[in-house]
Amino acid sequence: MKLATWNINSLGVRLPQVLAWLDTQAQTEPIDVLALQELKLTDEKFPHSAFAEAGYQTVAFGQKTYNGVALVSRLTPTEVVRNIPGFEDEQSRVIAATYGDGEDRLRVIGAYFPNGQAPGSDKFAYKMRWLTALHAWVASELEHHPRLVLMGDYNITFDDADVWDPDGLRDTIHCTREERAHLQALIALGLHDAHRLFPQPPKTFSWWDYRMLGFQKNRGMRIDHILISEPLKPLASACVVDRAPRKNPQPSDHAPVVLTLG
DNA sequence: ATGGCCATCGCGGATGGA
Repeated sequence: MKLATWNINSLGVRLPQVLAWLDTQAQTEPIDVLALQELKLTDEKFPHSAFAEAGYQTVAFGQKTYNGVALVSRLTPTEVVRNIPGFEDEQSRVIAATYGDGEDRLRVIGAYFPNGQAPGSDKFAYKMRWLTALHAWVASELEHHPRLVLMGDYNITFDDADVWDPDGLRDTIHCTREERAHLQALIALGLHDAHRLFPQPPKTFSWWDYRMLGFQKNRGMRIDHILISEPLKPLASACVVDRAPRKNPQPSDHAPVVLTLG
């Protein structure tokens, strides 16, 4: 079983790349659930039929111009939740679904964490409120769904190893103590960073700035994560960043992260 | 060289991303 997350920075622009990538993956083992972020389109414009023709079901939670998340899957999604229950939010950032049933069912939460702009800004304060609400909700989700995956664009690095220039970027957005404390609070719920369960090449990142030849110089950050609950940990067999789509013409600035279970 | 890109909306240039 393969799960993946990818911020595609406009599905309107990148739909052909997403379909091509799913095809490429299927040549070895198909992706079972793909979480997408930054759709940048409304639900009326979501290309359900294009995914259906490729053999995937979809649930989407979009909005005009900004944000927007979706889950693309081979199995039928149930118990679909959009955004964090009880947390008033005009921005579409979270979609959750259950796949399978009984004890083997898998709960998947796809999320586009707020950027936060800069410490001290209003957007940073929103990011902190959002993270607090997410933590409480994920805690309750874990009570009902022992097999849980929380994946998406977190817009937070775990530590210096996730940053191309940790000294130059110290305490800047994605790298502050406050953001990292929230990320560790999620880990403290009993989740594991799938990436760190395996040996990884040094300077493995998931996002590179479009400017400054960021990708070519590997000036990036690891801000896209797949967190898995305790019962899933023994099933995890690989977690990789697939840099290939970042080399496409007109690429997203993010690369997909892929987790293999079993 | 302390800025360089890209998408959206909409038709110039602001806003947001990270």
